[in-house]
Amino acid sequence: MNTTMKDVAKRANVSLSTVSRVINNSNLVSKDTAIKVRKAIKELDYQINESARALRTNISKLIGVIGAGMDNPFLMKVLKSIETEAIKENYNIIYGDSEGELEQELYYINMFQQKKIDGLVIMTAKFSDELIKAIKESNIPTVFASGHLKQSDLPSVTVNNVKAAEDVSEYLFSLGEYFGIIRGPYRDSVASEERMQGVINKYKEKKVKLKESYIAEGDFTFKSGYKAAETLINNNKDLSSIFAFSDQMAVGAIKYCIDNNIKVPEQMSIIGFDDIEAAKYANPSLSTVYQSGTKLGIEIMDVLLKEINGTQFTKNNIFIPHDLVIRESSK
Amino acid sequence: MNTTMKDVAKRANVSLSTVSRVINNSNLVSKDTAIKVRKAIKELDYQINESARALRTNISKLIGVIGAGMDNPFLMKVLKSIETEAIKENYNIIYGDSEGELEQELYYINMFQQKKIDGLVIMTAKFSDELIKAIKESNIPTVFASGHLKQSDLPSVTVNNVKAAEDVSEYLFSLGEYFGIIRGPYRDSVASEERMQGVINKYKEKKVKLKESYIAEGDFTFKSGYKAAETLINNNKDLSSIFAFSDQMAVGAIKYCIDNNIKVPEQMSIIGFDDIEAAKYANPSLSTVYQSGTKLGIEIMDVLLKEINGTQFTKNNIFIPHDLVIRESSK
DNA sequence: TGGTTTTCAGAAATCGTTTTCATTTTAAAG
DNA sequence: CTTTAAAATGAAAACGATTTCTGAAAACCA
Repeated sequence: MNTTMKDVAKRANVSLSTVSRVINNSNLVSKDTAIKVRKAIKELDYQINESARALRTNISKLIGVIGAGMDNPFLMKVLKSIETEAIKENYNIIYGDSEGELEQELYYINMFQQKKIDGLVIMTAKFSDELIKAIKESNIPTVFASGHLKQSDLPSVTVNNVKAAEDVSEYLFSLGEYFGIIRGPYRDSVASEERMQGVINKYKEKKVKLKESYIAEGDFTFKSGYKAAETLINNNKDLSSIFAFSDQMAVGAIKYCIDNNIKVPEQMSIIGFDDIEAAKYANPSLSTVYQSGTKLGIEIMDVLLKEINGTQFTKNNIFIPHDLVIRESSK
Repeated sequence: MNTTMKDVAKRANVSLSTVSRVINNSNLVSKDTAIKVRKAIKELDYQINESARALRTNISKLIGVIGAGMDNPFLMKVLKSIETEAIKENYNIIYGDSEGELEQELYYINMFQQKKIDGLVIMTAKFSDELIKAIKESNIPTVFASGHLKQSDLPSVTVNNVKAAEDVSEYLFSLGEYFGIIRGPYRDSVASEERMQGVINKYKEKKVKLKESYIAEGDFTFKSGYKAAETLINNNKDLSSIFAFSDQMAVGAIKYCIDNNIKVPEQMSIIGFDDIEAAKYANPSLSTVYQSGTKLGIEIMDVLLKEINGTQFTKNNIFIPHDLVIRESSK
């Protein structure tokens, strides 16, 4: 049998209400009784029952995160940062990996709703209409990470994917060559779509034709990067650099080159995205777009908490900074 | 205002109890009324309130996981597997990253207790006495991953660290050389301790003196692997291979070698532990000890669910298989 | 001093379920 | 048809907190 507030009340010779007030730091309780109560709490090693509290207050102190890909180190960094911020405000994180499946996403939203989560973070790649609809109907304060929403008024926090891709493109053009692209899943990944837009913008600006064959599809994994590089290189003999939309894919691409005696960066420059820890330790070390997962997490939680607390916030879409970092994999 | 069971009851013209029975698939309800009730549930889009249910039943359908290191891809794989298994039984995962700090661990245990979690998985490196004590006092069914507990009767699931390290040692000795070790934090990591034991066993068996200077300390990160390799190589001119207790440290070690014109594997063989995805795509690709994070997660949940359901289980310590996989980083 | 305000404490209702217990309805048996 | 057993339902009490409402005590003021 767990000790309850009732036990504490008895021990401290006060009423239930008073104990509750002490716990919630109400100022309607005198110093002396507060001390008495706190003493009783200590002595009995009382722990609040969050289920009961949640039932009564409709506040669960739970924040749901739906993501796709625990195998993505960058996302994990963001998740960790979210968790760190959450814990400061006494929230716990409840994480569900949807693997990018809509069905799973809806399932999680449903479960989370039943668990009465106070807020939701969406870190999946694609924002389908059904997903958005379910989120809106759920009425749970939500923040999107990994892409901006044109069609809706739900807030989002991400790197400026378009601009970042433009920066990379500009750099690659400055190397004097066309470049191939390893993008994310077709029409599915918002971030990928945005980055693609950046590439297209630059190709247009430079008045260079972006051939279909310059674009290969990956799914952000090592393996897909390896394969995509193979496709790109086989189909385009003129290619001398590749822009992969994730570091993992970039590392996969490097591996393909090395396996096939293509020197990086001498014969092929390769650029990634995210600047995960492993990028520094790759051989050759990876040029990439740095973005701070920590910062992203902090901003996400900032927006989310404001939503939860009903505070007004001005901008729906927040960008975090990025930076092109050149290492050994690009000449 | 959320729709409650009361609303459903009214709509279906039955009592509250009956609705509850239908939801919980009790067999004390007739087919016809069950259908009526289910219809009402659909029409009203009723969602159960888990806080209320948790309060009444003392079952939260929440499983807590305390881990150290979201930056460890292997742990993430395990976590993902745990999550996958948990969701099958309608549990959600609530994750806390303790960063290896006892204080944080205790804090999480406390929070989790208040949230009434049904089970706990410990994936931190060190099992301090305070930690064990807190867990036992909490009375929450618990499983340890990442190391076995000699001093307690709490169940654990891991790879056979001792045996795996012996296998690696045997292999490295077969290359005909002494080898250096990049271990985990001193006296803090159970897994590291166990692996160290395996190394010591083999050194003894081979009647070779294991010099202090052959051992360097890391913390499972790339950077620490890089630094440890530097220390080892500078202090021991005779070393021609290194056994790192994690793939990330091994990759860091490789990077150090390459940065310093030491050819891997020609001049230095390097072996890791875990076989994370990145190991395949490293340059040179990494020889390592394979263990299945997925399998580990499955076993963990199996044991945990048995504990939760009060089912008897025979063995306290469960080993999952491992396999030495030789790639390019060892000659 | 007496009246008024302020401060503090308690009683009881409430949140939305599950479950026990009592009761009604239906089915089976004679 | 009764009688009895079995099946289906409902009423009401819990679970453990928060909060409103009310009252008592203390403090303030003239």
